[in-house]
Amino acid sequence: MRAFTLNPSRMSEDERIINRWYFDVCVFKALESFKNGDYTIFGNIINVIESMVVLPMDGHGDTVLKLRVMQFLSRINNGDKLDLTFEEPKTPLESALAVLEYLCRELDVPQREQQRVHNAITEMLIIVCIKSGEFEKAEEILKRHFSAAADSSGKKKLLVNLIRRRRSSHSVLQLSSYGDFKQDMLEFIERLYCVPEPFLMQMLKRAGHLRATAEPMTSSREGRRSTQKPSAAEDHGGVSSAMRVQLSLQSLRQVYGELSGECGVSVPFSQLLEEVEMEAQQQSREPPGAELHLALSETPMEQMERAAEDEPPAAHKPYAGMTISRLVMEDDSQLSEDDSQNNVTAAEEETQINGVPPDRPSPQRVIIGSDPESDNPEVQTVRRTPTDEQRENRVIIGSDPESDDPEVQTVRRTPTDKQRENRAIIRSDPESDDPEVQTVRRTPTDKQRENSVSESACVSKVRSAAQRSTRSSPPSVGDAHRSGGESSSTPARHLSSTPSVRRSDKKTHNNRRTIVSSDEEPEDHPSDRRTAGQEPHDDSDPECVLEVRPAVQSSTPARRSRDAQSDHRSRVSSESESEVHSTRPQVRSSPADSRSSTGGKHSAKRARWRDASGTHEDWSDEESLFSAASGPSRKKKSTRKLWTLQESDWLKEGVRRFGAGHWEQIRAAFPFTERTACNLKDRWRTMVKLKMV
DNA sequence: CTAGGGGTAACT
DNA sequence: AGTTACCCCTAG
Repeated sequence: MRAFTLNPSRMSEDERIINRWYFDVCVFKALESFKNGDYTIFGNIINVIESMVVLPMDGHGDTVLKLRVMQFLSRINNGDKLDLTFEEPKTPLESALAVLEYLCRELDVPQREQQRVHNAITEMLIIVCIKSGEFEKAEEILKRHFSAAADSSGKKKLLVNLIRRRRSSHSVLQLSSYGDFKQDMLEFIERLYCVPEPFLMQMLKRAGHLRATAEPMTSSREGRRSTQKPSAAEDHGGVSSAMRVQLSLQSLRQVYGELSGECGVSVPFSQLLEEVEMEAQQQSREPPGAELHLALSETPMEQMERAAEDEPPAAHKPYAGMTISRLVMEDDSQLSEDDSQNNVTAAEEETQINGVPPDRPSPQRVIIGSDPESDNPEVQTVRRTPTDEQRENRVIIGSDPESDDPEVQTVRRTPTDKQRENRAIIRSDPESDDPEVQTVRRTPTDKQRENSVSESACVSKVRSAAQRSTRSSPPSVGDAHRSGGESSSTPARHLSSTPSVRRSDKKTHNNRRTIVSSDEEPEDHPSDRRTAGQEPHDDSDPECVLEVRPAVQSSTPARRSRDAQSDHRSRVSSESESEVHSTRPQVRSSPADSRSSTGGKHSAKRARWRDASGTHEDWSDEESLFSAASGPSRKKKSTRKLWTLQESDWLKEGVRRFGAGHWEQIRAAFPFTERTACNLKDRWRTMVKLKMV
């Protein structure tokens, strides 16, 4: 560590900017991979992105939107795997629907386009289910999402027929591949939102010194820096090395001028120069190693330069050891998805989770220290100087090349892993407690869960390991939010960002097949389709800032505990929606559960949802209905939604951060969904009343 | 936008 | 029937 202290706020700010740069690159790369059909690489990048979510990050730009896009695509990417879940009861595609809703809301997608995509996903989901022999599930989904009025193409009849006859193979199912579906979804995303070229890449281009090698960069301005250290990025291949660049002061100045605004930097170049020189002088007097902390004092210009040098954003932190680029690029160890999940044994659990064969160094393992005290996923902090104990508290985030599953990356360990059911949930949305979905899922799933215990026990074990140490995680890409409710009250749950593995025997065979989709593009709304160039909200700058605050701000375990005790309902809902349970996952006795699973009530509720659907020529479902500011048909009083522990935590954190009364700010700062500022206010009122705060 | 009152579904 | 925890409405 440097002897002299630098402005912490500045450090923090710099860090956030840099993190965002890197984040942007990852998003860009992920999209590129997806586009190229390199789904394994895509998954790996998703892992990286997820790992980055815990980092302090500048919310400038469409950070949240990008996260949403990543969420969406990662769910789509895994949509043919019924045994994975991102949010507890949901299949990946159901999760995708939920994310779609957010996207549509955030981007103001035309209702028709929304419907089209929604239908495509739903249809694919049904097909996936049928092909997997999950006829009950398929039927449920079909009933729920497929309104009679929308069955213009007669698909419903066909699908119903298949379901009735329990036919998991039919020519119609082979019409198009799941891969096509993926690409269709990608196109939708691309029409919706054009991810701009990342700053770092722009800079590379503008500097015009792209290097393919991992040679240490040499700054013409001051060779000193370049020779100071073998950059931490040195062993980075792929993305990182591609970012190596040689800069001249002139080009730097030019680039700075062009891009500083973009990055929220207002410091004049000349001033930066002075600072840099000063910094350089100091560096020259300092022992090696000091450069590891450059970020603490870097000026924006330096940041850029350093970024150009491909120094990882977090290079000055203990987790700088994470070789992101390798993580991203390494796709050599992918197995079939089946293998990934079936082969996991207790002995190799960790290895596999981290995608690191025992005999290999573990370049893919990303270890990010997390603040065990932070129960707010978003307020998680990365420890910079981990002690041994702290290391124990790390979240191990590793790509899981074996599983080709971008989501199988974060593992949590809790003391109760054995009891834990073998699922881990990646939640992308706290709202996923849709009772209907849960109910639907329950039927076909229960058996699966039981069957999958042995297979995924190891996985959950590893997950639980991390869980034990990390109380929560930030909204992750793979899942945007892991629920933070895994308090002691629910020993057996986990909320890793890992999709849970629910595998039944038959699924093992069926799920992996490429699922076919019939024409998921009802060509009937051509007018609604955006042209590729359109970017409705390209420059939107979501107020929702991906902001991860330092640990000091994190809530305490004590608080969590208090929450667990006092907020019974919240806890319950939290469990029901995101976590799980226990040795008997299928048994849900909480009020929320009973509510959601009780036949009569459920039916009534479902009817209500349907009522709200209005008439569409396409399928309808509750999510699309509620999204996009919904049409006139939207019911005014939607189903009452219990507050989850995680949401409550966000709220608490928000109040702590912004103060009570700034509900809108709070709402924007956290990934609340279906919560208005007013809701937050009400909830806060309740919490105060309950002395939860 | 927020605060506060009131309504009410979902529970005991 | 009473309570709770949420949602909605309205005023400022």
